[in-house]
Amino acid sequence: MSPDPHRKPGSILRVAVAAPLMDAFDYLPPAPASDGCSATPSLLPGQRVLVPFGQGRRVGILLELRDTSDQVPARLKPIERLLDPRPVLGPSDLTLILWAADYYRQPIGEALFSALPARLRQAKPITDEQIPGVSATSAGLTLDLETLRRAPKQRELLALVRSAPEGIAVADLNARLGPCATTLRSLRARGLLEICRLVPTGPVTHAPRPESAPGPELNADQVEAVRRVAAGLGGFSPFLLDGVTGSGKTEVYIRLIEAAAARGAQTLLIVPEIGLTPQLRERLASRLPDPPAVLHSGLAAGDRERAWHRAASGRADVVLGTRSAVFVPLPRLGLILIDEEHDASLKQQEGFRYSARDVAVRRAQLVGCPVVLGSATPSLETLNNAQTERYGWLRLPQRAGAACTPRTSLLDIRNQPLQAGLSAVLREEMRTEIAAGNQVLLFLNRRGYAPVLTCHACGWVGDCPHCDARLTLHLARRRLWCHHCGWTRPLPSACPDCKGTDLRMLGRGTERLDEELRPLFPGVGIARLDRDTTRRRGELARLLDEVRRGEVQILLGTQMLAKGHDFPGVTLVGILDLDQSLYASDFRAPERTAQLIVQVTGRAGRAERPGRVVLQTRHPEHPLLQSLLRDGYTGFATTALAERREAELPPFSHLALLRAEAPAAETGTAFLNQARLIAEGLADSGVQCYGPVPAPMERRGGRYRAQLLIQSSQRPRLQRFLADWSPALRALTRSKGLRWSLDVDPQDMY
DNA sequence: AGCACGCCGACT
DNA sequence: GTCGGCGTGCTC
Repeated sequence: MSPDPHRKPGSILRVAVAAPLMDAFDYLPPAPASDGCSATPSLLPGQRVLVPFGQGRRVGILLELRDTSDQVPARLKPIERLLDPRPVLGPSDLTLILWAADYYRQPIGEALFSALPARLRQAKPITDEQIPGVSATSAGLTLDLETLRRAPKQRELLALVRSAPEGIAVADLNARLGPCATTLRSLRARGLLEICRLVPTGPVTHAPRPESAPGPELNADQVEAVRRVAAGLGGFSPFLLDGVTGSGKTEVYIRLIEAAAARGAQTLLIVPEIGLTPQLRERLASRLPDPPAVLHSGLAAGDRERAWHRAASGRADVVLGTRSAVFVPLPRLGLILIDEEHDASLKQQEGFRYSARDVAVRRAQLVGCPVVLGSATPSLETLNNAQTERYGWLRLPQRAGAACTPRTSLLDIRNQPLQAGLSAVLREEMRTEIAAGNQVLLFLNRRGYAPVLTCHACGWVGDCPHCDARLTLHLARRRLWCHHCGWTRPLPSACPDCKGTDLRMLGRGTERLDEELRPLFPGVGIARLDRDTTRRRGELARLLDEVRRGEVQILLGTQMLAKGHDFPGVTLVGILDLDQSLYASDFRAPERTAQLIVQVTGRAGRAERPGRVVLQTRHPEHPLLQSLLRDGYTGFATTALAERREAELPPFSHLALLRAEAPAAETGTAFLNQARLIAEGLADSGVQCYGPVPAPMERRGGRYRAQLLIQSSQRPRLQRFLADWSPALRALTRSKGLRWSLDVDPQDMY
């Protein structure tokens, strides 16, 4: 530690390199250019730099300019060069990402680069700020449009291009006119258009698109919700938008986006899984002048990068994305919307484990803007924040339009004769609805044909050799499959142990339900929606379309059905087998189960026809089911929150989970025991340590897993503890095969 | 993450 | 004798 007193202020560059390292590194400014005449470009935090690092060189992000360094001056190297003329991350973006890296105890470089498109990890300049576009040639500019009256698509396209003197992006043409590659090609062949590269400037489209519809009239609750959030624009204000399924939350989002855009602000809209909500994108595109920039991992690298640039340059008014979009730089950010805020997939489960919802709230706080957490089944954390008035509580208790709330009833199936797992009562109700021209939805949260294959002679059971789990039988593929590690084997024709041929399939998954339903409902259209039937691209959309067109009367599937889709023709929902999730060990299991039931229930009776829900169970007296049916989700949540308070569980305490896994069971446990010893050495109390204990499924993918739980009644205390504990854990000598991770605010206790 | 250094097994 | 295995440690 010997800072040079003569060094001029701000000449130490703090740089985070693209490597999984917890600390940033100090560098010197670049050596002056040898020609001596080019002006030194300005160094700004958020710029990418190329730095010598170890043997080679790495891309890094300049974090700050300091006066001094903790390093001896001799060890400091100058950075090689700046990669961008302007910062790729603004000051508030940097603050947010550094906060997240610190809060979740993650390497700083990992966090920073998760906010950037993959290519910016490499030492390439952002050349592709240029986007492909077309402009009119002089022939195209002077042509009388009437000569194209027999080619209306060409005329429309050319008119649009002519209205943009510098040219127009191909992506914008597609967004405004639909796919138009063929039309473009014809116009180019006629010499009326030419390809050009555009440097993006300002929002692309200003005029509303001709077909943009005005949207439905809002009910009083929606009006009030929009009013309260819009009144908060320009400052930090968090809200829970607590709206029953079908209450028109999306319409509220759209009005808020318009209100934000009217003030020149960008809106960030985060959804749990973009693949499940293509309609949302369409709906936004049809209603807003500027189509949303869509960001998610399923996109091709090029599309994703263009969307990122549209967001980061401030051109896009709306950014629609999955959790990683929460870090995208947005220079005009003025509103954040989190849809389905209760959804577990908002929490990243590996690598950089962060909650997009919690990061979003922090981001709103940093930039000073409203954040709206929307759900029909709010997480207990968020509900508690609303009840204690930390968040504004916007309620939409009524379904929009004419739709009314479905009636739910429990059906005790003990001692009931079942066919295809359906009680006589449910079968009869199904027949009635189908005869009336309505649709039926059956929810069975288990895919495959049967969850167990066993030998009736010797008792052999098909277990996964790598996991503590049964192999699921997939009959169509004639294979046994492990749903936990992906291991698979051909379906045996005889028992592997005793060679007996009396193999029996126990239990029922969606594949079997599908097969067994057909003879029970001859001539009735049946569609199955699960991961197996929607694996192929476009297949989900095709099935949903069949349902929408009424070609299907019975729709069956797993929890894919519960997420966001509208099935206006469904008047009866059957929930077949939820009993095992009533007794799961995870303390969040009741919350998850209640959310699932309510979300599935919400699929029924979305249009004018009233809906009914039949929940089959062998535990009709179960308190969760009782409170859910009697008092609805809010009633259930109130009871559940009281239990959490009693048990000192979140949101009344704060958790961190240290997970360890290794090929040998002792390896992980030994590590966790060491970790516990360190924890006890640090313990300034206020922090409790539980474990180590084996994970609920101890062996998975050939590895033994165990965990150590840290609990504290106060978040700052937990944070202070983790700040000391995490570096100490990293300093432990690593034993062979050991993998460990620290999960702050864990969602799952596996 | 990469990459080098370092100390032990079977090979041209 | 050496090539290469991956355990350990470091990167301003």
